[in-house]
Amino acid sequence: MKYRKIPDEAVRRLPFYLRGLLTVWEQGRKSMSSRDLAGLLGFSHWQVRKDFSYFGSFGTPGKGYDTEKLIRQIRTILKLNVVRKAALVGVGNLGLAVLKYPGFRAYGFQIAAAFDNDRRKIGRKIGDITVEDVSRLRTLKKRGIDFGIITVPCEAAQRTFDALARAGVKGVLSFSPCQRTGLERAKVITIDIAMDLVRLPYYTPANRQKPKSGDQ
Amino acid sequence: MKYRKIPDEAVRRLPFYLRGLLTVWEQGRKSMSSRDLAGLLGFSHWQVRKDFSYFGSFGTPGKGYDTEKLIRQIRTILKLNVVRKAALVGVGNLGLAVLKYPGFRAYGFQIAAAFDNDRRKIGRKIGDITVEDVSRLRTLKKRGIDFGIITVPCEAAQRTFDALARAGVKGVLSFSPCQRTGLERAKVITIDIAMDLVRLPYYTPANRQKPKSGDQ
DNA sequence: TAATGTGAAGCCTTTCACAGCA
DNA sequence: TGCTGTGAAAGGCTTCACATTA
Repeated sequence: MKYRKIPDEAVRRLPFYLRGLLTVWEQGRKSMSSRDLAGLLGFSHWQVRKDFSYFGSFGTPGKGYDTEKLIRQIRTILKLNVVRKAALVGVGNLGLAVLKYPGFRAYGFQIAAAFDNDRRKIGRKIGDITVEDVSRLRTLKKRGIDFGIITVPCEAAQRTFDALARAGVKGVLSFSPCQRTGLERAKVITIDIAMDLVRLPYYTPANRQKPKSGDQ
Repeated sequence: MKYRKIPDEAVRRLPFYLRGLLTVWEQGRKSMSSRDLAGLLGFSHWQVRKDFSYFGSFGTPGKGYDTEKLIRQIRTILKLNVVRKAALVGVGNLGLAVLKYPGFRAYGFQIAAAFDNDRRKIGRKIGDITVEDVSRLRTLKKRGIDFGIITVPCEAAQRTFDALARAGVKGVLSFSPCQRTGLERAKVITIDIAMDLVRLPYYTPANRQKPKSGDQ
């Protein structure tokens, strides 16, 4: 493997490979070819191999990939080999949905704390998490929480973002289109439900381009 | 303007332009240059102009764009010039969050119905929508509902997707990574919260590439 | 003069073809 | 033989420079 700039798109696909591998690994499958993995996820087999090749050589020619080993390797690349902790801010419907989402653990991610500024919500228990006052966000660093999830209404987004920035988080997943950063030290990924919904009609028959089903 | 294949990425940005324009329009601003719009959204001004150029020539050299006219034009491109109706399936926390999300209306989108298979939820009113049994999904077409939103748990995703397909929807926004299509006639956009959260650690200082804040 | 619209260059990503290894 | 890993070709998107227009 030679050094080369790693495409952002390849990084974006790694969690999908991880998901596919975890699924077949749970079914007891010991090894897997790039074809199998591609088929499972709807990618092409050369795409799979190319993506891995950016990070190293993980497979055995003629045989394929060792499921468990590849899982470990992708975990290492994504820095998920130690459990990562995230704090969620905004315990509304969306916040609750994320808190109760069962899927993070398998990836080595743990939502370790939840915050709100509503007196009625503070103290409430969701699973084994107790909702805290947002003022306690400053304790994140010392609790080993490096990531934030923003599920607050629009008005509160910027101030939440600033608070997370001050708390020293390294990355933020935001469901709000209403923050305009201000902090360049953390990676911010924004999910904007409205923006995605709203472009569906464009792909309606008359002028649709390629309705490739497995789009992001 | 000459014909050229329209980049999917350009289409993906159109709703953002629309959002920016709606904001300044509400503030009473009559016109706007590509520089202003770019600054507002964190894009580059040539990107803005290039994106519009795929669809036509909407501006006035030396002056800029007429806010209201451009809003109408983007709406037309995105086929949002008539109100589009969507049905939501799965009235859990996530479903409720989407149902109560106030932002769709401004884009010409309306969530017009909600479905669940839980007896206790059927009949419940959320805003002016009454939750219906999933068996009634078949009525979508005749009610003029062309889009579906899937907010059901993983196990139910594929069957929900199939039901929406049978109901003849043209597009689906899915929050579930667990459906494997089967219908090629509808555009499917999938939002996978876990996949996005899980790649945050990768961008942590040691090997981060470019922590451009305004990433998707 | 000030801003648009666009060909062309440059860069990034995907696809392909195949050498090489187990 | 079967599958990996990768250079090279092809394709797609962004950036740039500038001719053009009000």
